[in-house]
Amino acid sequence: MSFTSKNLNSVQLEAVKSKNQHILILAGAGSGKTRTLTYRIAYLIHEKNVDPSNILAVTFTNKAAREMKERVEKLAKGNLAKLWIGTFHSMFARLLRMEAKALPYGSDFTIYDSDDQVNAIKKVMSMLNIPQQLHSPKLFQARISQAKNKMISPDKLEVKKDDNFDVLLPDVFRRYNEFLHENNAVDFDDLLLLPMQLFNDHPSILKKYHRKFKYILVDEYQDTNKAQYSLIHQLMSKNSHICVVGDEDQSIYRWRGADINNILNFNKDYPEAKVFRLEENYRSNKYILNGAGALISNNTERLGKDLWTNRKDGDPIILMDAENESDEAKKIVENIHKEMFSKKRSFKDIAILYRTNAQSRALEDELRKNAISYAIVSGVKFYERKEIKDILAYLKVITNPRDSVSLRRIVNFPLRGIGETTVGKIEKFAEALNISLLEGMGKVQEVISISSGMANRVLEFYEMINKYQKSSKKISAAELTSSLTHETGIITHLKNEYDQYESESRIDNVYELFSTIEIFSTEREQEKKDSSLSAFLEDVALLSDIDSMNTTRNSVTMMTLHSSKGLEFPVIFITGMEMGLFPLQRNFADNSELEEERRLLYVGMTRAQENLYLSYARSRRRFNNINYTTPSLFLDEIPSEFTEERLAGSSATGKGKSKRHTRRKKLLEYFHQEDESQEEVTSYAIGSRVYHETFGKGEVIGVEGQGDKMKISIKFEGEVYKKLIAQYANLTPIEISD
DNA sequence: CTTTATGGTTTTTTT
DNA sequence: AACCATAAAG
Repeated sequence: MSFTSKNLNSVQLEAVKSKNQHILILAGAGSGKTRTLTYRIAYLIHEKNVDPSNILAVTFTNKAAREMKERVEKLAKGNLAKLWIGTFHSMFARLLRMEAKALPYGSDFTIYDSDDQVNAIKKVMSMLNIPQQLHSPKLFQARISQAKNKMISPDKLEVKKDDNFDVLLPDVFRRYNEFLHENNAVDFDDLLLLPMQLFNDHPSILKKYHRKFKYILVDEYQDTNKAQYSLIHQLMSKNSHICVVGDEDQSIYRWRGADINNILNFNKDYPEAKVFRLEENYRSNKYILNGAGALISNNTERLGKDLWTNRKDGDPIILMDAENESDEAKKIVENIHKEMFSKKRSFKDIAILYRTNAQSRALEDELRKNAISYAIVSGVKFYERKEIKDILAYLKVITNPRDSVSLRRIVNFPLRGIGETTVGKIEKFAEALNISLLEGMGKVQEVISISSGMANRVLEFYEMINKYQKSSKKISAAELTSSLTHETGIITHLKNEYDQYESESRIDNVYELFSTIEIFSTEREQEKKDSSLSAFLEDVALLSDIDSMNTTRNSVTMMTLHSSKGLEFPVIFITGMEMGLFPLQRNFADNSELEEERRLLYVGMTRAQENLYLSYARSRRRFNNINYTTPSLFLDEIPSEFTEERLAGSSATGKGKSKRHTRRKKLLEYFHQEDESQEEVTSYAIGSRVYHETFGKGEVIGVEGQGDKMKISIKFEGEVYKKLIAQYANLTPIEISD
């Protein structure tokens, strides 16, 4: 049998077999938490005869869900088609489509990605006459998403009355929601909020799911936000069982609304819950584990735990310095070679992690030069490439004719002579008739101000969309996409628009999309699941970076520290260990944010099994200028007994150098400089008046950022809005009496 | 009205 | 690389 001490340690086994209704598993990095969760699901099905359809298991990524499902299948040997396992977003998107009748949305609603969301905001801003130069649409999008994560409605937003942005926010928020509704579209956050609304409005539906989900299991519970927390809470009935797994030290998504209190207060929600602690680490060697442990002990917002390992010593953590980012890349390549020759490792054993995606560039160049095969976990993501997004926009319009954001994207792509002005006219017309933009295009001949020549072009486009809407019910999704791409001239466009090399690569991407759709539909058909175009679009919208990671190719993996959560590799390189980069500049000031950065490094370090390298560069090019850097304060927090320094200055490799003190000093200097630079800059009060050489007199209506990054929004005379960088703008304050 | 060329700006992390 | 604003040409 699988459920014995052969496969699990005693605590794991106890947790797997626990009869308690509510279970909290506090599990350190590498302690086998996913394994425990997987075995528990299998145990429930195989030993306790729980029907898979009564289980809801929520994971953090689709990849994790896929792997967990495969493992449960092997252990439980049952038919798991009815097991609900997936991410919050994909599970509840599925639920929403099933219950669409009770919703004010059609079942073919579109899920807007962040790009679509920003476009929607832009539209809303123009409707409300808010110039984009005044406030960035992205900022509205971020703030609205934050509010939704915290379940704050537009009316309940806390706004600063003297801040122009804050004053506008509730209106933008409200109109944005209305806009989504008109477009039969939802954003990521709605996928969590709408089910709650649905359950509130239809108690019978909630009852149905209360009966259905007798067992709820949640992985990575420390990274759930308020909406996710409440949703799970709502789904729990008196008789249902909940089992959550998490580690407060690995909470790295607080900026996205994750609330660490969800896990810290689990016992308050379920006082009779049984708590299991998994503290034996099976992944990393002693140096790595203890180094990471020492680092994280600097955090105050934690429960605290002692991870231990039975493993032999192994190699210490290697600290490396470099001249600049390309030197850093070179040293990493050197060490990759060393790892391969002396330890017989292959590319796939190695991962390089960084704080920001932009850092991958220098590394890529060097790896390519050395013919090291590498795979980036979504730098420029496949589904975010222009050629792919354009085709997806066609598909979105075909499945959801009310989606005006996608419609606007494709109406003049490839160019067919239908410009902004014409679309604007049709839009006004459609609004007056209370019909969708696409329907308006069908009646374009009724718009007086549009010439018949123009109207014909619009009609031709409209007819084409119409044709594909009809044929979407007959031909396969892949066929439709291929025929559409050729008929619209997208392929020809790609051939002509770019140089040969780029054309080829873009066209390759398009063909890859065709085959992805093909594979998707055949797989779904085999599983007797929804293989429609809208199912495909949903799948794509909810894909996470890590989901598309290719594990079959033998290559070095490169990704952000965030993406690395839940993974493990024999060899890990963590790059850019510099003040301002890791931790990031903007996360210095606030201690909680600094602690989150520290947790992020902790997550990165604990991905390593055998060898861990931490590197920093003395100078680094960022935003096209060279910055001289100071090593990260986190390096100071890893005791030298766990590290070995390979510094360019010092000869060879010595253990536990006494450079610590100077480094600490440097650090203090750094902070000191920071403080000073912030004090020196004049502050600009909102409402105060200033004078600018070119633009004349104006009123300050917004300030963002600090120090040399401070940007000032100003309303100059004659309704001219500008956003200027304080440092360069050379503004002169004017007395108010003026 | 629409298209095209040009230059500036943008990035922290992501479902 | 993608997206904007702007200006000038068709």
